[in-house]
Amino acid sequence: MAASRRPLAPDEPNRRAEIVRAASRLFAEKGYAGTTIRDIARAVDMQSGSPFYHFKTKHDMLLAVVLEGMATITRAVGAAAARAGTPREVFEAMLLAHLDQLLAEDGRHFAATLLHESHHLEAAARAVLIEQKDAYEALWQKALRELKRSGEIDDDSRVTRLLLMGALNWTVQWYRPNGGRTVKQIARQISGMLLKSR
Amino acid sequence: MAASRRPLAPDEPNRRAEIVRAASRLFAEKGYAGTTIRDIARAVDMQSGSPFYHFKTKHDMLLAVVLEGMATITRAVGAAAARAGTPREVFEAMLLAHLDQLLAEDGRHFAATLLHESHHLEAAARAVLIEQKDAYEALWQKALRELKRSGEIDDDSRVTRLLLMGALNWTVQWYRPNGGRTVKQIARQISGMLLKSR
DNA sequence: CCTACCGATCGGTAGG
DNA sequence: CCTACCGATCGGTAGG
Repeated sequence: MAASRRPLAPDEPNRRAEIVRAASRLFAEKGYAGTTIRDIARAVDMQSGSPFYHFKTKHDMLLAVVLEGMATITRAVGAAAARAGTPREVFEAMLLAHLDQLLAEDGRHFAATLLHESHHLEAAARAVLIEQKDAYEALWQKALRELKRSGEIDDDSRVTRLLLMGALNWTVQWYRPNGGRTVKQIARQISGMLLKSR
Repeated sequence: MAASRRPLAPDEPNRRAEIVRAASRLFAEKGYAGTTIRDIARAVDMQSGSPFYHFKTKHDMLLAVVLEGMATITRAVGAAAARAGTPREVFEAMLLAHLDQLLAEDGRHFAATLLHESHHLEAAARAVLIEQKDAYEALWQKALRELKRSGEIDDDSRVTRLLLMGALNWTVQWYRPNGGRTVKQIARQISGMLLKSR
């Protein structure tokens, strides 16, 4: 099914954002190397050379997707981390925010690209990403520290954080909307598994 | 650095196995689509067309890697699941076996390809793999059932199993040998996180 | 942003 | 398993 051929609007803004969005979906579905510029162009109803009017290289498109994914999830989880409440309430809000970004219709292709295609970035771009990732993970390390202080976990080490990230990020592989469980139920189940008291 | 040019041994067996091994490493490092037949040929010191003497298509190479990865981990974890002991002892042996296959020098490229590149398989091949994966996951579901019966976990549902698999499989992303923790320590930490009593 | 194109590279094959 | 090659496709560009 071809995309609907809408009238060309030469000065239409946000064509760049459309490209990034389409690229996120294609990178998530077929991988970075498995996606061609022509795939992306077709998805936004352009000719094959035209995406290069907006991006110098294919790598730059990947970087744009990955940085937008990182920024979005950091904003959402950061807001949850900053809200008032007990360590447990804050933690559960963070779980929900993280899973929402990973699994909801809007952001899931950005997240999947971030999780699975980042290794295709060149060294310089990867360094930028790692900086952002460290800042993001610091939010979680702090939340774990608070949970330990309030006695709801025994171990707030780096390995605990990584195991938690694994349980969370792996949901991308198996979660299907309309699959029985809501995102909220999964968040609750994780906190139930991890935290001691009730 | 070119691979050492050893004398050609035309009737040497196991060239096929060498190809599978090299492919597993390259698929793990650069992805399926990012790896060329020429990369694989070079890695085993062949000419670019020669891998096709052993495999009909590139997809067949991927399938061989993925099935070998699946068979190996199933054998290792199956052996652990069949050993004598309390549910907890059995579970911990399974954790160790799974992590060993994922992280040890031998199998980790097979495992990484299995986890991250399987979606490049065609439908028929994917169906074969899914069958094997279901059998593998049944081992874990049974172990969780036993743990619930002995009162060491509250919830032995499918979601618990998937969250556990996530924590385990995500280690591929961050574990580095000589990185401070041994595989055994990580296995213990997971069981400590998940199980109630001590 | 399109047209028209380039050099490079890709998976795969015929014939030996 | 090598030699020699094919058609298709790729990322990217010049010029408008």
